[in-house]
Amino acid sequence: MKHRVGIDTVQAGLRDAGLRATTQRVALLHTLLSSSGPVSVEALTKSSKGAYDLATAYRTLDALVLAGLAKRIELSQGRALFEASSEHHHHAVCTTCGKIVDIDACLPQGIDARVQKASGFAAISDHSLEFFGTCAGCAKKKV
Amino acid sequence: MKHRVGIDTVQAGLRDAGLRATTQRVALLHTLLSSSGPVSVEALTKSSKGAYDLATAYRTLDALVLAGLAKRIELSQGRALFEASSEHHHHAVCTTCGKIVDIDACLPQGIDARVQKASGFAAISDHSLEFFGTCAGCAKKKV
DNA sequence: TTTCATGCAAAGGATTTGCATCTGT
DNA sequence: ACAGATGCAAATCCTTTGCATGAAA
Repeated sequence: MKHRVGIDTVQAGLRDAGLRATTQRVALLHTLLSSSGPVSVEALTKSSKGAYDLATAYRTLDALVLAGLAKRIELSQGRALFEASSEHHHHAVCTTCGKIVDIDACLPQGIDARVQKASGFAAISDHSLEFFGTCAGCAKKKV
Repeated sequence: MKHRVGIDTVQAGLRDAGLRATTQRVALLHTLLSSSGPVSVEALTKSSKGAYDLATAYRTLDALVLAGLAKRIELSQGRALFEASSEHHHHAVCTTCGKIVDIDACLPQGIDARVQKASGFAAISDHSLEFFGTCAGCAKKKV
Protein backbone atom coordinates (compact mmCIF):
# COMPACT_ATOMS: atom_id res chain seq x y z
CA MET A 1 0.00 0.00 0.00
CA LYS A 2 1.81 3.08 -1.23
CA HIS A 3 -0.68 5.84 -0.96
CA ARG A 4 -4.27 6.14 -0.11
CA VAL A 5 -5.94 7.38 -3.25
CA GLY A 6 -9.55 8.45 -3.48
CA ILE A 7 -11.86 7.00 -6.10
CA ASP A 8 -12.61 10.46 -7.41
CA THR A 9 -8.91 11.12 -7.86
CA VAL A 10 -8.58 7.95 -9.86
CA GLN A 11 -11.51 8.92 -12.05
CA ALA A 12 -10.02 12.32 -12.67
CA GLY A 13 -6.70 10.73 -13.53
CA LEU A 14 -8.33 8.54 -16.12
CA ARG A 15 -10.27 11.38 -17.70
CA ASP A 16 -7.22 13.60 -17.75
CA ALA A 17 -5.50 10.88 -19.68
CA GLY A 18 -8.35 10.86 -22.16
CA LEU A 19 -9.79 7.58 -20.98
CA ARG A 20 -13.36 6.79 -20.02
CA ALA A 21 -13.69 6.35 -16.31
CA THR A 22 -15.57 3.08 -16.27
CA THR A 23 -16.21 1.19 -13.06
CA GLN A 24 -13.76 -1.49 -14.10
CA ARG A 25 -10.96 0.87 -14.98
CA VAL A 26 -11.36 2.83 -11.81
CA ALA A 27 -11.25 -0.36 -9.78
CA LEU A 28 -8.20 -1.67 -11.57
CA LEU A 29 -6.22 1.54 -11.46
CA HIS A 30 -7.13 2.01 -7.84
CA THR A 31 -5.77 -1.43 -7.02
CA LEU A 32 -2.66 -0.76 -9.04
CA LEU A 33 -2.05 2.49 -7.20
CA SER A 34 -2.53 0.76 -3.88
CA SER A 35 -0.15 -2.06 -4.68
CA SER A 36 3.31 -2.00 -3.21
CA GLY A 37 5.01 -3.30 -6.32
CA PRO A 38 4.61 -4.96 -9.69
CA VAL A 39 1.49 -7.10 -9.94
CA SER A 40 0.48 -9.82 -12.35
CA VAL A 41 -2.70 -9.51 -14.36
CA GLU A 42 -4.06 -12.60 -12.74
CA ALA A 43 -3.42 -11.28 -9.24
CA LEU A 44 -5.01 -8.00 -10.15
CA THR A 45 -8.10 -9.67 -11.52
CA LYS A 46 -8.43 -12.10 -8.66
CA SER A 47 -8.13 -9.41 -6.05
CA SER A 48 -10.97 -7.59 -7.75
CA LYS A 49 -13.27 -10.52 -6.96
CA GLY A 50 -15.16 -10.42 -10.20
CA ALA A 51 -15.30 -6.64 -10.60
CA TYR A 52 -13.91 -7.13 -14.09
CA ASP A 53 -12.91 -9.80 -16.52
CA LEU A 54 -9.40 -10.96 -17.29
CA ALA A 55 -9.73 -9.72 -20.86
CA THR A 56 -10.83 -6.35 -19.58
CA ALA A 57 -7.81 -6.25 -17.31
CA TYR A 58 -5.51 -6.82 -20.25
CA ARG A 59 -7.26 -4.23 -22.37
CA THR A 60 -7.32 -1.72 -19.54
CA LEU A 61 -3.67 -2.23 -18.75
CA ASP A 62 -2.81 -1.69 -22.39
CA ALA A 63 -4.70 1.56 -22.32
CA LEU A 64 -3.08 2.64 -19.08
CA VAL A 65 0.40 1.90 -20.37
CA LEU A 66 -0.34 3.78 -23.57
CA ALA A 67 -1.59 6.71 -21.55
CA GLY A 68 1.49 6.62 -19.38
CA LEU A 69 -0.41 5.74 -16.21
CA ALA A 70 1.09 2.28 -15.88
CA LYS A 71 4.27 0.51 -16.73
CA ARG A 72 4.86 -3.02 -17.94
CA ILE A 73 7.74 -4.86 -16.33
CA GLU A 74 9.59 -7.72 -17.97
CA LEU A 75 10.87 -9.94 -15.24
CA SER A 76 9.40 -13.36 -15.26
CA GLN A 77 9.58 -15.40 -18.40
CA GLY A 78 5.96 -16.33 -18.59
CA ARG A 79 3.82 -13.56 -17.25
CA ALA A 80 3.63 -9.83 -17.53
CA LEU A 81 3.79 -7.61 -14.47
CA PHE A 82 2.44 -4.10 -14.19
CA GLU A 83 2.93 -1.24 -11.79
CA ALA A 84 1.52 2.25 -11.54
CA SER A 85 3.72 4.90 -13.09
CA SER A 86 5.86 6.71 -10.58
CA GLU A 87 9.37 7.93 -10.08
CA HIS A 88 11.83 6.10 -12.26
CA HIS A 89 13.13 3.19 -10.25
CA HIS A 90 14.35 -0.37 -10.44
CA HIS A 91 13.73 -3.67 -8.69
CA ALA A 92 15.43 -6.35 -6.69
CA VAL A 93 13.95 -9.76 -7.33
CA CYS A 94 14.36 -12.75 -5.07
CA THR A 95 15.23 -15.68 -7.30
CA THR A 96 13.86 -18.07 -4.73
CA CYS A 97 10.43 -16.75 -3.82
CA GLY A 98 9.90 -14.11 -6.47
CA LYS A 99 9.56 -11.26 -4.02
CA ILE A 100 10.14 -7.88 -5.62
CA VAL A 101 11.43 -4.79 -3.85
CA ASP A 102 11.61 -1.32 -5.33
CA ILE A 103 15.04 0.26 -5.59
CA ASP A 104 15.63 3.93 -6.11
CA ALA A 105 17.27 4.88 -9.34
CA CYS A 106 21.00 4.83 -9.32
CA LEU A 107 22.37 4.74 -12.83
CA PRO A 108 25.06 7.36 -13.24
CA GLN A 109 24.23 10.45 -15.22
CA GLY A 110 25.31 10.48 -18.81
CA ILE A 111 25.20 6.76 -19.24
CA ASP A 112 22.54 7.01 -21.94
CA ALA A 113 24.85 9.15 -24.03
CA ARG A 114 27.68 6.71 -23.60
CA VAL A 115 25.50 3.78 -24.52
CA GLN A 116 24.19 5.63 -27.51
CA LYS A 117 27.72 6.09 -28.80
CA ALA A 118 28.73 2.55 -28.02
CA SER A 119 25.67 1.09 -29.70
CA GLY A 120 25.57 3.34 -32.71
CA PHE A 121 21.92 4.02 -31.96
CA ALA A 122 20.31 7.28 -32.95
CA ALA A 123 18.85 7.67 -29.49
CA ILE A 124 18.41 5.90 -26.16
CA SER A 125 15.05 6.63 -24.62
CA ASP A 126 14.80 4.31 -21.68
CA HIS A 127 16.40 1.48 -19.80
CA SER A 128 15.54 -1.30 -17.43
CA LEU A 129 17.69 -2.42 -14.57
CA GLU A 130 16.83 -5.34 -12.36
CA PHE A 131 18.81 -6.96 -9.60
CA PHE A 132 18.54 -10.61 -8.68
CA GLY A 133 19.42 -12.20 -5.40
CA THR A 134 18.09 -13.81 -2.27
CA CYS A 135 15.79 -11.99 0.09
CA ALA A 136 16.36 -12.11 3.83
CA GLY A 137 13.48 -14.50 4.41
CA CYS A 138 14.64 -17.07 1.90
CA ALA A 139 18.22 -16.80 3.10
CA LYS A 140 17.09 -17.65 6.59
CA LYS A 141 15.07 -20.67 5.46
CA LYS A 142 17.95 -22.07 3.45
CA VAL A 143 20.28 -22.38 6.40
CA MET B 1 29.41 -14.54 -36.06
CA LYS B 2 31.53 -14.04 -32.98
CA HIS B 3 34.08 -16.75 -33.07
CA ARG B 4 34.76 -19.74 -35.20
CA VAL B 5 34.35 -22.70 -32.90
CA GLY B 6 35.20 -26.25 -33.83
CA ILE B 7 32.67 -29.03 -33.38
CA ASP B 8 35.11 -30.93 -31.18
CA THR B 9 35.46 -27.91 -28.94
CA VAL B 10 31.72 -27.74 -28.57
CA GLN B 11 31.54 -31.41 -27.69
CA ALA B 12 34.24 -31.01 -25.10
CA GLY B 13 32.43 -28.04 -23.65
CA LEU B 14 29.27 -30.05 -23.24
CA ARG B 15 31.04 -32.99 -21.64
CA ASP B 16 32.95 -30.73 -19.31
CA ALA B 17 29.64 -29.37 -18.18
CA GLY B 18 28.44 -32.87 -17.46
CA LEU B 19 26.11 -33.03 -20.45
CA ARG B 20 25.87 -35.71 -23.09
CA ALA B 21 27.24 -34.48 -26.38
CA THR B 22 24.39 -35.48 -28.62
CA THR B 23 24.26 -34.44 -32.25
CA GLN B 24 21.39 -32.08 -31.49
CA ARG B 25 23.06 -30.40 -28.58
CA VAL B 26 26.29 -29.93 -30.43
CA ALA B 27 24.44 -28.39 -33.34
CA LEU B 28 22.44 -26.06 -31.14
CA LEU B 29 25.32 -24.90 -29.00
CA HIS B 30 27.45 -24.42 -32.06
CA THR B 31 24.80 -22.18 -33.58
CA LEU B 32 24.44 -20.30 -30.34
CA LEU B 33 28.18 -19.71 -30.15
CA SER B 34 28.23 -18.51 -33.73
CA SER B 35 25.37 -16.10 -33.26
CA SER B 36 26.09 -12.44 -32.90
CA GLY B 37 23.50 -11.82 -30.24
CA PRO B 38 20.44 -13.15 -28.44
CA VAL B 39 18.43 -15.60 -30.53
CA SER B 40 14.89 -16.88 -30.21
CA VAL B 41 14.22 -20.59 -29.87
CA GLU B 42 12.27 -20.56 -33.07
CA ALA B 43 15.08 -18.89 -35.00
CA LEU B 44 17.54 -21.35 -33.58
CA THR B 45 15.43 -24.32 -34.56
CA LYS B 46 14.65 -23.00 -38.01
CA SER B 47 18.26 -22.28 -38.79
CA SER B 48 19.04 -25.88 -37.92
CA LYS B 49 16.85 -27.04 -40.78
CA GLY B 50 15.43 -30.01 -39.01
CA ALA B 51 18.55 -31.08 -37.13
CA TYR B 52 16.46 -31.04 -33.98
CA ASP B 53 12.94 -30.52 -32.77
CA LEU B 54 11.55 -27.41 -31.13
CA ALA B 55 10.95 -29.35 -27.92
CA THR B 56 14.52 -30.55 -27.96
CA ALA B 57 15.68 -26.99 -28.39
CA TYR B 58 13.77 -25.94 -25.30
CA ARG B 59 15.07 -28.86 -23.29
CA THR B 60 18.61 -28.35 -24.48
CA LEU B 61 18.55 -24.65 -23.72
CA ASP B 62 17.30 -25.38 -20.23
CA ALA B 63 20.19 -27.74 -19.73
CA LEU B 64 22.68 -25.23 -21.12
CA VAL B 65 21.42 -22.46 -18.90
CA LEU B 66 21.55 -24.73 -15.89
CA ALA B 67 25.09 -25.70 -16.78
CA GLY B 68 26.06 -22.07 -17.20
CA LEU B 69 26.78 -22.39 -20.91
CA ALA B 70 23.90 -20.20 -22.01
CA LYS B 71 21.94 -17.29 -20.70
CA ARG B 72 18.27 -16.50 -20.97
CA ILE B 73 17.40 -12.90 -21.77
CA GLU B 74 14.10 -11.30 -20.87
CA LEU B 75 13.43 -8.63 -23.40
CA SER B 76 10.38 -9.23 -25.44
CA GLN B 77 7.10 -9.89 -23.72
CA GLY B 78 6.19 -13.00 -25.61
CA ARG B 79 9.28 -14.97 -26.46
CA ALA B 80 12.45 -16.01 -24.74
CA LEU B 81 15.85 -15.17 -26.15
CA PHE B 82 19.08 -17.00 -25.47
CA GLU B 83 22.73 -16.23 -25.95
CA ALA B 84 25.93 -18.14 -25.27
CA SER B 85 27.53 -17.29 -21.96
CA SER B 86 30.33 -14.80 -22.28
CA GLU B 87 31.68 -11.70 -20.66
CA HIS B 88 29.06 -9.97 -18.59
CA HIS B 89 27.44 -7.41 -20.83
CA HIS B 90 24.19 -5.64 -21.60
CA HIS B 91 22.08 -4.80 -24.62
CA ALA B 92 20.62 -1.94 -26.52
CA VAL B 93 17.30 -2.81 -28.11
CA CYS B 94 15.70 -0.91 -30.96
CA THR B 95 12.06 -0.45 -30.02
CA THR B 96 11.14 -0.13 -33.67
CA CYS B 97 12.76 -3.09 -35.40
CA GLY B 98 13.89 -5.18 -32.45
CA LYS B 99 17.55 -5.06 -33.36
CA ILE B 100 19.80 -5.89 -30.43
CA VAL B 101 23.34 -4.66 -29.94
CA ASP B 102 25.73 -5.81 -27.25
CA ILE B 103 26.98 -3.18 -24.84
CA ASP B 104 30.01 -3.63 -22.64
CA ALA B 105 29.35 -3.65 -18.95
CA CYS B 106 29.26 -0.29 -17.32
CA LEU B 107 27.59 -0.48 -13.95
CA PRO B 108 29.71 1.21 -11.32
CA GLN B 109 31.56 -0.98 -8.88
CA GLY B 110 29.93 -1.51 -5.55
CA ILE B 111 26.45 -1.03 -6.77
CA ASP B 112 25.45 -4.54 -5.77
CA ALA B 113 26.39 -3.82 -2.19
CA ARG B 114 24.37 -0.62 -2.21
CA VAL B 115 21.39 -2.35 -3.70
CA GLN B 116 21.68 -5.11 -1.16
CA LYS B 117 21.47 -2.61 1.65
CA ALA B 118 18.66 -0.68 0.06
CA SER B 119 16.62 -3.79 -0.64
CA GLY B 120 17.25 -5.58 2.60
CA PHE B 121 18.22 -8.64 0.61
CA ALA B 122 20.70 -11.14 1.98
CA ALA B 123 22.63 -11.08 -1.26
CA ILE B 124 22.58 -9.74 -4.79
CA SER B 125 23.98 -12.22 -7.26
CA ASP B 126 23.24 -10.76 -10.64
CA HIS B 127 21.56 -8.00 -12.53
CA SER B 128 20.19 -7.23 -15.94
CA LEU B 129 20.48 -3.91 -17.66
CA GLU B 130 18.88 -3.20 -21.01
CA PHE B 131 18.70 0.02 -22.94
CA PHE B 132 15.90 0.90 -25.31
CA GLY B 133 15.98 3.33 -28.15
CA THR B 134 16.02 3.76 -31.89
CA CYS B 135 18.74 2.31 -34.04
CA ALA B 136 20.36 4.37 -36.78
CA GLY B 137 18.55 2.54 -39.54
CA CYS B 138 15.09 3.07 -38.10
CA ALA B 139 15.85 6.69 -37.29
CA LYS B 140 16.71 7.29 -40.92
CA LYS B 141 13.54 5.66 -42.21
CA LYS B 142 11.35 7.68 -39.91
CA VAL B 143 12.40 11.02 -41.30
C1' DT C 1 -27.72 8.79 -28.99
C1' DT C 2 -23.35 7.65 -30.28
C1' DT C 3 -19.18 5.80 -29.21
C1' DC C 4 -16.48 3.04 -26.82
C1' DA C 5 -15.88 -0.70 -23.08
C1' DT C 6 -17.19 -5.15 -21.33
C1' DG C 7 -17.98 -10.18 -20.84
C1' DC C 8 -17.76 -14.48 -22.65
C1' DA C 9 -15.95 -17.77 -25.44
C1' DA C 10 -13.00 -19.04 -28.95
C1' DA C 11 -8.50 -18.42 -31.03
C1' DG C 12 -3.47 -17.87 -30.86
C1' DG C 13 1.26 -18.36 -29.72
C1' DA C 14 4.95 -19.93 -26.81
C1' DT C 15 6.48 -23.42 -23.92
C1' DT C 16 5.98 -27.88 -21.52
C1' DT C 17 5.07 -32.66 -21.07
C1' DG C 18 3.96 -37.83 -21.85
C1' DC C 19 5.51 -41.60 -23.99
C1' DA C 20 7.58 -44.83 -27.10
C1' DT C 21 11.86 -45.04 -29.44
C1' DC C 22 16.59 -44.20 -30.25
C1' DT C 23 21.55 -42.93 -28.88
C1' DG C 24 25.66 -41.77 -26.16
C1' DT C 25 28.73 -43.62 -22.95
C1' DA D 1 23.11 -52.55 -21.55
C1' DC D 2 21.36 -48.42 -19.24
C1' DA D 3 20.49 -43.93 -18.47
C1' DG D 4 19.31 -40.30 -20.55
C1' DA D 5 17.83 -37.66 -24.97
C1' DT D 6 14.77 -37.23 -28.93
C1' DG D 7 10.56 -36.64 -31.83
C1' DC D 8 5.90 -36.20 -32.16
C1' DA D 9 1.63 -34.89 -30.53
C1' DA D 10 -1.19 -33.45 -27.02
C1' DA D 11 -1.60 -30.42 -23.25
C1' DT D 12 -0.83 -25.90 -20.69
C1' DC D 13 -0.39 -21.32 -19.77
C1' DC D 14 -0.73 -16.55 -20.88
C1' DT D 15 -2.60 -13.28 -23.87
C1' DT D 16 -5.44 -11.62 -27.71
C1' DT D 17 -9.57 -11.21 -30.42
C1' DG D 18 -14.58 -11.40 -32.31
C1' DC D 19 -18.93 -10.23 -31.36
C1' DA D 20 -23.26 -9.07 -29.18
C1' DT D 21 -24.54 -6.41 -25.26
C1' DG D 22 -24.13 -2.69 -21.89
C1' DA D 23 -22.51 1.73 -20.11
C1' DA D 24 -20.16 6.50 -20.35
C1' DA D 25 -20.33 11.10 -22.22
